[in-house]
Amino acid sequence: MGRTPPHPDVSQFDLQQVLEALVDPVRRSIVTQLDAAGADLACGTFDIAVSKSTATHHFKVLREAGLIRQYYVGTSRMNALRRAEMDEAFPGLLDALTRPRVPVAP
Amino acid sequence: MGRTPPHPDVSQFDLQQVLEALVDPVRRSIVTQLDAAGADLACGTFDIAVSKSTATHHFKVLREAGLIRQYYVGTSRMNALRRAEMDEAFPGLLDALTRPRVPVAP
DNA sequence: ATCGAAGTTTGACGACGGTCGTACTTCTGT
DNA sequence: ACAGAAGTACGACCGTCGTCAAACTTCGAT
Repeated sequence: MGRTPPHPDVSQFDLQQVLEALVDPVRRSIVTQLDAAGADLACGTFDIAVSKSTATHHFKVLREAGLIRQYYVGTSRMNALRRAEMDEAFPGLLDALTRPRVPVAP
Repeated sequence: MGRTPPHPDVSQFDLQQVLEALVDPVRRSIVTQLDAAGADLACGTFDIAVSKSTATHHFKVLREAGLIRQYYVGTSRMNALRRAEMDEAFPGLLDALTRPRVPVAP
């Protein structure tokens, strides 16, 4: 199977594409889990309630938007959050989306 | 016609809803134009390439997400960006989305 | 009182995106 | 060599969303 899938360069990151990737709750959850873990995670280790084929689809969307980098380790596909590159392209965006909601004072 | 449409309170702002509002290019353009103007603008003064009925729909989505506040002045409906409240609920989000894309060094 | 300007409402249409099941591929371990 | 684990690819289905036109409402100006 595809050894290494195509990854966009930082200069090719597109805000519209990134937002379309992040607007889906499942995908945003993947990003959040990656961010919280602070480490690369295999596709199968995520806590998401969708089938494997759907999961594959979501990871592909995230990868093509530049949010994650994927590489194989055995039969497992590892996923790494491209934090630094996203911060370079869209400063503050990931921070704003991964930060837990601050309760508003009454 | 509806005197004053319903506006959500800051405590009711929902990230999912805000993202769904901002993912549409036309709506994000409206927010960007409001931010750049630094003033309230009537619906008709925006530079958007859609019909009036579609525009009405977009303004409604933005209002219900809490991104804008709407009020009538004569027959014109004015739109105000709820900057401070959005910043309180989701710090850095609007900044990240209204800031023009920083060119990446080669 | 009438007309036009500015939006709203409703209904319809079409495209896109999330979902799944099934079949397939690749690698690991035995 | 084989079986199983981990994903991927391919269709198909279906709901949602953006879009528009047409009819209507409200307000201001003439």
